[in-house]
Amino acid sequence: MERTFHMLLYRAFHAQRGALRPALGELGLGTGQPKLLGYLRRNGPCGQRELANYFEIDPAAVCRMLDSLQKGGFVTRRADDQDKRRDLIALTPAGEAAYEAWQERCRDMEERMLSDFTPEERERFADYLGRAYRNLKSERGDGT
Amino acid sequence: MERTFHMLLYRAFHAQRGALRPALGELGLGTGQPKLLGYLRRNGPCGQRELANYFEIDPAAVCRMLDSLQKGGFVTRRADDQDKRRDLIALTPAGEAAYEAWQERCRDMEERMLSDFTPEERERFADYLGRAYRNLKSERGDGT
DNA sequence: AGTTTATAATTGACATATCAATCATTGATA
DNA sequence: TATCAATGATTGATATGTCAATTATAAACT
Repeated sequence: MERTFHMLLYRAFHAQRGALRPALGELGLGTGQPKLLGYLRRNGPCGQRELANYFEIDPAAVCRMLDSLQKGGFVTRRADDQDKRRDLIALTPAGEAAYEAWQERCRDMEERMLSDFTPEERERFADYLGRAYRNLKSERGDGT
Repeated sequence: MERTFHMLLYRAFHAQRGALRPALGELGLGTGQPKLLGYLRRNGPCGQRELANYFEIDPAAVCRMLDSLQKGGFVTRRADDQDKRRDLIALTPAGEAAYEAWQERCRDMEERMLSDFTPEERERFADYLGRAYRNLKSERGDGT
């Protein structure tokens, strides 16, 4: 087996995604959708561009995930009066409930993933992941 | 920002994938293809099922990635005489060269990602990622 | 031997992610 | 004001990954 960080990170991420897949199926959500619900939950209604910028993904992906979320009744899209190009995306009660349930499933998964980690190790792991992210993110200039 | 391990892992993985994208473009490889080349490099020719099992991905994905790799001249597919269902996948010299170049780019990326990590922190980070992976993997029975 | 079961590869369909291009609207400039 | 550039959303194309179904061959069993 390969011991590069690239593969270690891939395998951990891949296993996590697999562990959460049953939850997604039960909730009727796609892989990338919960994070959008979470952002809306924490920050209130916003435009699609804001979601794309925050998560550093393509606006096209956001658009399609919202199509799906809207069809499932988890969010609403309405035009912004100030700027008719913008859609204001808002959570529905069903969207809130789905996100709460999702968080519960995430906590369960995390507990299994970190079952043999001490509190200090958990702290350090979170720190390392955050630093790894920031080190790579800053490559793109950070002030782009 | 959310501080769940789920999001921390997602963001680190996502940033890593973004950092390696230019290398993929230059080498003419897709995101998931280098790991297949790596396995073939380390283990010699094998069937598609073996790749799918090892990386825990769907045989359909392997099949399509190999279509692409074959078209690019990175691997060859020939029928196995012992078992006519099987294709034996083998690296071409171009495939080997592409993988070497890929590894070089991965090392560069890792160095940036871990630039402010001490050797001890790198050790621990690798350990944590491996344990997180194994803890989730074992959910599926491990002896399935 | 002949039927059944299992396995290897493939194809179709859908979600996510990326890139490129388009459309409508807004803002800035001449 | 009229034009041009910038922005928000969308659609099309392609790659990865998942699930379901199909085809061909192999292995097991009666």
